[in-house]
Amino acid sequence: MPELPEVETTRRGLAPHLERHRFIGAVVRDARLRHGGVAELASVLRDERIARVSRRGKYLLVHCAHGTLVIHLGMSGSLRVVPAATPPQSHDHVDLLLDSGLCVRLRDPRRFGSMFWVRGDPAQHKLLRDLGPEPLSDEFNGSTLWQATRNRSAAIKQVIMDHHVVVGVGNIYANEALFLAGIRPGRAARRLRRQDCDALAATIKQVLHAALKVGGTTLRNYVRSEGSPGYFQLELFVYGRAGEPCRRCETPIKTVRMGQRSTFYCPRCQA
DNA sequence: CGCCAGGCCTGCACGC
DNA sequence: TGCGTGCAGGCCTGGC
Repeated sequence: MPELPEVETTRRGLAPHLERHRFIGAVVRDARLRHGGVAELASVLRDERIARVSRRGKYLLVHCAHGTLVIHLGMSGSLRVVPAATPPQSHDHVDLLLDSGLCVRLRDPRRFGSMFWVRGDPAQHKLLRDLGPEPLSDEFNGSTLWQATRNRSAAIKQVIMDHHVVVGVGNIYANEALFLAGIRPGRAARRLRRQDCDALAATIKQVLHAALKVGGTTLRNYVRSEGSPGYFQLELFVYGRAGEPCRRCETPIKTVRMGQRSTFYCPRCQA
């Protein structure tokens, strides 16, 4: 599933194909994505000049002359740039046609993703307006994490995955960042000390940076968010390693369900 | 064949 | 009353 580093890698891959180009239409083979709004793209994108491609959390924003195309890849979505004449494969739901003869093709087997047009300021859209700071920005640090955790009795893992607190921290990197910071995922957020918050903000940035570095190396004109990006090439310390020895102390990694999500930690390294 | 994975929105229940 | 918070359901299909 695309985590923030994969989405950012996708953004960087898309940008040179889109910026200063035009959408000349869209082919919608299956409009059943999340939040609706897909069907109208065929008419909306008939002639739209593209200014730039940005990202907010895991949302990709394609800023055009008369509005913004918002794309979320959900769990199984991927985008690639191919000649428009390339035969679609199964789950290739939407083609965004470009004046270059290429198209941006969305594949999303599980259809948890979304793609819709926003008129006006996308930052005010209801799906975007309440998002917290970007994890890799200066606005997210030990101090902001400290403030955000003061009144929260919820587990710290759930709090760092709360998009009101910080965006783009998915399950895998939440587990990894907590391990690197030496913090148990189930600890009540308000029980973190200031130095815990400093450490955790730092390790969140660290794991995302590391994944971004790996993800950025394999990109060509094909923009992917599946297959072998990011975390598959990183050595994971805890995620998916239940029962296996901790890479630091060899204690078997434990797993529990938290908020309906698989959670992994080392009972010795994480207090 | 059945279950699980997972992002994340949505609706509901609860306490202040 | 209203808000912040926490919890659970729902959306899907490939892969085990």
